[in-house]
Amino acid sequence: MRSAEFDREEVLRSAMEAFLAKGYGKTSMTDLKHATGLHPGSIYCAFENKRGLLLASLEQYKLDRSHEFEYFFKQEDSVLNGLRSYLAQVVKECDRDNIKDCLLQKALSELAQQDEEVELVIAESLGQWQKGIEDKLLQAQQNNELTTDRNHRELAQFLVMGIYGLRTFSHTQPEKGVLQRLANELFDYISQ
Amino acid sequence: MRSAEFDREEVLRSAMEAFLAKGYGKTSMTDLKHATGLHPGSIYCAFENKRGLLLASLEQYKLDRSHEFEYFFKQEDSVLNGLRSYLAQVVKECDRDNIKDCLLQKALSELAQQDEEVELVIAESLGQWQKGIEDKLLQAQQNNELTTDRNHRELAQFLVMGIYGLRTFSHTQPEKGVLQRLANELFDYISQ
DNA sequence: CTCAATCTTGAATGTTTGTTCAAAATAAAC
DNA sequence: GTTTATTTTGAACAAACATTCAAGATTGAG
Repeated sequence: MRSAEFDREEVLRSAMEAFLAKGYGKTSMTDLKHATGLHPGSIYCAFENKRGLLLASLEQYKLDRSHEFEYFFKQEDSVLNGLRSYLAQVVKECDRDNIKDCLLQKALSELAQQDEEVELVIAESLGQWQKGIEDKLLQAQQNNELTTDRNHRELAQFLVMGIYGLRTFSHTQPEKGVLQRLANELFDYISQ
Repeated sequence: MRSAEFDREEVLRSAMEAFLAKGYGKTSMTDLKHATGLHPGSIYCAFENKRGLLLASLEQYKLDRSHEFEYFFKQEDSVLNGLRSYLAQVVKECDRDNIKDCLLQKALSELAQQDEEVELVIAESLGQWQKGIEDKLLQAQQNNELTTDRNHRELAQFLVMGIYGLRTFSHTQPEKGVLQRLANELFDYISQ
């Protein structure tokens, strides 16, 4: 018997970074070897192949971001404040020099129409994220934090669309002031 | 002397389709040969290399979409109606089975941080598009079609963000009803 | 300490890639 | 019709790619 030497989550987070930096297709096994510290054979032993490593990375990414998401709401005294600080975090990510992207969104853009299974897995994860926002908005309505009677599901869809758009927008116009204002507009639209 | 046998715009539109279907990286020269009907040598003679073909395709795409954009406003009796039918067109594109994407947005997602020059060219084109929307909104304000006193530039930024987001959203939730409602919400937000 | 099971290593493999180039084909000029 | 300039053709090339695998290293059990 012998146990694996590497830490799975660490490896997956390194792989995420590599995929985010170059995209799935342009990230070579050599890149992944350098990023993770694992030799090709080990990667194939642990994740089947490059695509398997992507799938595992996407799953880990979803988990990480989901925990982070919940954390914003635990930190704040109201749902709306949680949402506000979550949006501030998105703006902060968009303001980075190198990697502005969300791995799910980037991989979806690259692999939609290329790999149906990956596309489905990503759509599922993004759907869960949307559901998370939906739940928060429902909760806010029940707390009377939201005066609007608009459907919380439709509000969540609009917000999700806005965040997708904000991430893309940041590639063409990265000034933080503009991004923050757009995020504020989104927040105001939701919270009425 | 001898003139080229192929029609440049036709070739570029075929190349666009290929790049849209597979993304730049995954579109091989063989794919491009089949799509355009040009042999590798001819492509290299006319466009320098694969990247040159992409740049030329992006330029042609910008021109085509820009003309299309203006057409919507010439067809309608008011700026706001022009905007409405333009948004309907975006929804229609998002509703397609195969290719939902805007080439500029897709290529930007793939090549940001990979090819600075291409990134710049794309950002420039998208900036011109945004400026076009900005001008329409200013015009609408001058026509008293818009009662809001909100800055037309900021409104344009919000709308552009929304359209980026709508295109991404359509990959995860392609039901036309939802997309149309989101587009309507965007329109209402702009037109007050 | 020994053995067996498993993981790690990295060179080798067969594809596929973008690109080149010399020969063939073609169109215009005279 | 001949010439000349240019394009078209597609085979050939080296580089890069994901993947495999057999040998070596390491771990834990008995």
